[in-house]
Amino acid sequence: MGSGDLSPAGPGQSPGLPSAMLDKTFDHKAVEQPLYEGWERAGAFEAGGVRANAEPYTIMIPPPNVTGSLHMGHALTFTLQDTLIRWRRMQGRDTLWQPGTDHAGIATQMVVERLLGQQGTSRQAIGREAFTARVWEWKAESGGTITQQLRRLGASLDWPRERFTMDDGLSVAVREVFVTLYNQGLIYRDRRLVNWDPKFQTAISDLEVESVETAGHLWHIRYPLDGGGEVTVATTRPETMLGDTAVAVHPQNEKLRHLIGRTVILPLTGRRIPVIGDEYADPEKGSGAVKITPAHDFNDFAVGQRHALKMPTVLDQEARVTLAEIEGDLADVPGIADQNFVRTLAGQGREAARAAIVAELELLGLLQQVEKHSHAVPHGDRSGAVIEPRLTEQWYCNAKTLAQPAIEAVEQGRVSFVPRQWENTFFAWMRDIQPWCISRQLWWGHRIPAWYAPDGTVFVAPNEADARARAEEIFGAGVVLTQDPDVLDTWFSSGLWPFSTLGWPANTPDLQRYYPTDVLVTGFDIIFFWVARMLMMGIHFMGDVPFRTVAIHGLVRDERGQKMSKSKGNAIDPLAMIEQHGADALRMAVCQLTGPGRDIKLSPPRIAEGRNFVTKLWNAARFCEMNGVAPNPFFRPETARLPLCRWLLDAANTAIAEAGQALESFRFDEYAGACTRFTWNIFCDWFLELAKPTLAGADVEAAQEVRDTTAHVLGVILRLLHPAVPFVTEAIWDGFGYGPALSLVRAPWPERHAVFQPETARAELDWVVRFITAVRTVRSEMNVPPAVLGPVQLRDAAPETIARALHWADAARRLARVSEIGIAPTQTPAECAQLVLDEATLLLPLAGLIDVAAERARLGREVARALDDAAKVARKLANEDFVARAPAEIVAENRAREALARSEAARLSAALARLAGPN
RNA sequence: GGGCGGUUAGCUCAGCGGUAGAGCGUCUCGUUUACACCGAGAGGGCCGGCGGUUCGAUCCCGUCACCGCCCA
Repeated sequence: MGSGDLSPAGPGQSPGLPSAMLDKTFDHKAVEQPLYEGWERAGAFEAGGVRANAEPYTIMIPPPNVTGSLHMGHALTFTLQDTLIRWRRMQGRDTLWQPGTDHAGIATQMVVERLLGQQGTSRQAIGREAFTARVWEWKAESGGTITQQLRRLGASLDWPRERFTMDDGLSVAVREVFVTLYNQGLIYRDRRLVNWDPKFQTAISDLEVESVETAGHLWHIRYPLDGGGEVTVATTRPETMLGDTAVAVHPQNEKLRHLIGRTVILPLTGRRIPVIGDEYADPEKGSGAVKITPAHDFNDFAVGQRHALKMPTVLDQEARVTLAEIEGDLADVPGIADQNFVRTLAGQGREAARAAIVAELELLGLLQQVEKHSHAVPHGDRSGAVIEPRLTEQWYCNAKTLAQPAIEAVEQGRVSFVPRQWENTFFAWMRDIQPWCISRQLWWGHRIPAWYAPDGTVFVAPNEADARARAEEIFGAGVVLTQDPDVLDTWFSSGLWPFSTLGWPANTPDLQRYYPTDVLVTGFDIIFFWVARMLMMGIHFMGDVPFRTVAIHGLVRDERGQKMSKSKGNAIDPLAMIEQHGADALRMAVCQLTGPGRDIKLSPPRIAEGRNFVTKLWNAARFCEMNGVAPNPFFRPETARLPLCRWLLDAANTAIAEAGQALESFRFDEYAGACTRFTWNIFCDWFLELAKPTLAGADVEAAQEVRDTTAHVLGVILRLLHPAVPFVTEAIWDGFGYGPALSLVRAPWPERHAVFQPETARAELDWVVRFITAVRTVRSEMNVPPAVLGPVQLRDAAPETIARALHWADAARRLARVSEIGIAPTQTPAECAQLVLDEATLLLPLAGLIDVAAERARLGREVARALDDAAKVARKLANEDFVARAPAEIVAENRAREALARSEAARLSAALARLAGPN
């Protein structure tokens, strides 16, 4: 760094910092990794320590899937979380951002099974124990990918506290919760329909099922009635008719209700099934009669329960036809049913069975009609397989009971969503919550802590020894116990994350200190999966909500608004973006684009914009460095006397207030906007430009004040921006020696300082900016080449205006190409542009460069515009209702506006007259 | 079918009762020793349609249209 370096650490001691800021662009590749490693090594991200007595601020990471790698959705959510945590850390809070990953039952099992397949073996071949050992091995080798990628993003997580949902401690928590809920009657076993994934051969949750609108058919099938006649039913799934146990018609259906109580001879199987009356049968749909297959349809299951129907299963765990439960009922009925045909279906897949059944019905003349029909077909969101509702025995959690306190917590405001809108979505789902199926037929996950005696008696206990002790009381020593083979839904353990990571069930100091956490940041797609579950579990087991605020953000989409996905090929790889433009560029773009709860359309040009900002900041710092700007610990902003400095310090106060307010309300776009406006449009575009004459001038005292102010405000900018762009700000901070190396990460958040007479400074600089802009505009409109300097002459100017103009003459020369400033002669030069600025008229005599006719036309347009403005306001003021009813200040404002427009019009007319007059 | 959100400059989006804003893109000019990943200037909008409330509506209310998402 330059000679002004005050860094106690000395130049070059900050890792990765270039020895001098010579490059015109920030070299993120050279700087990011050493800075991050430096922070991490120094423990800069760790909670507690010297801040053990500060007010805590905690965010739990939504644990990414251990098989995952960083995608744009992660980049979005973790950038926002890091921005919040870095900001609060700078505010002096004891910040804990809890890192970790979840074990992702299905996904992880899939990954490892695929590896085994490549080695020519399989999960089944090596057995359960070897398989789980293999998964742990995989996790040790490859499970750290995403945590390394989070470091690339700059995420300031408290790494020594990293947790994994399958860790011993978290597993203890899972078992404790399971046993407790079981003992409270809130976990139980039940036999009901689940969403069965025939590919993975496990139950999955409602939330893991995606409806896909599919073009299919509606088959109208004649069901003969015992004793003559028939009833037609329509179905999208004819293969399930093997399991029909009733035909339902609506009890008020005039046309069909007479059939209730009669018997149908089910085609193909020959089973005799009743016609029942049930309101589920919609008279408007199809024929008005509907076949009921309780074991293979959720609605039919409910009908079956109401009417105590049998519920035979006809599709096995791989969704192939199985006859085991209907074999005894098979009968031959000429022209209707043929056992031999039905037996040929055994073992066939759904599609093949469907084709065979439709062909057979056609042959029998029982197929009345085939209609094209589009309907929603459930698919497993991970497997992509068509989900089969299947009747199985599973473990359930009584979500209804657990949901009630969670609903109340949100209703009472103990938890609030930002934006509030999402609370309605939350309520809608929670008030209609279904029993939560928590068992999964997988090997990777928390094994259900339930052991069965040979007669099926179940013992639920935190470990086998406890289960055995209780079993032996009943069955005597040596009883053989078998543990339930199933594991728990991954979300079961994720739901405990806010307290299991802090040591629960032990009542640790961490738990007392950091629970409840402050904010949960996540996308709306995860509200039910995870937010709801943490609320239920947190309230039940901790007696308090897990977080005070849920900040919901949108999803990342591509530039056309499509969801990013690998299969669509429209995904942007955040790591490639980091590589190309730097982590700061990506993070800045994310902040700029993140409005309140809306989806964000991210594309490479947006990230380039973030990169442009980083470059701008870098170059501003380079300029400061080249001009001997250095932090002065003795500088007091309150003592600044130059209007330019006071104006900047005042604007800095505004930026500090705006940035803080924006972050308080999770408005990352406004935060980025406030920082950008101040840095780029005020500090760079005006302050630095206006400061150049003083920096190069002979007034040493003034130059020093400008240097001190510049250093102070650059320090403010670096601190304001650090949460969004941590790398470039820390690099500059360290380079200038604002503190020891790597100290920005824990530097205090900027505060406002009193400024001496800010109004007069604002008035003066506001005038300077308008003066320069006005001259630039006229010159540009008149096509005056920038190389040509020209004088400005003042007419009708107040003494204060003349003084200001003379004082800022150097700046005007640089920024507005003004050669000299003087008083206008009585006789207006013939070739001269004129403009009105407040009370004064500015003359720009430019002989040979001004087209007088064009200038007359321009002034004419200006007069018309001013008169038009005045007339518009006058019309408003002529409205008596307006004057009588509008607030006085609004009326006064309009009066002033009218007067201003009239005086401007008058001055412009005078200018026009001078030009139009005899020359 | 039910619910939610959206419709503002060519594009992406802020604003949400008192004179329509930003970034990108476009056009013109510019290499004045921080920055061309830059600077200066300009053009560009019946704020989706129709009603209503109000002195005043892009903003509030109703309704319709179209586009998304979620749930049946």
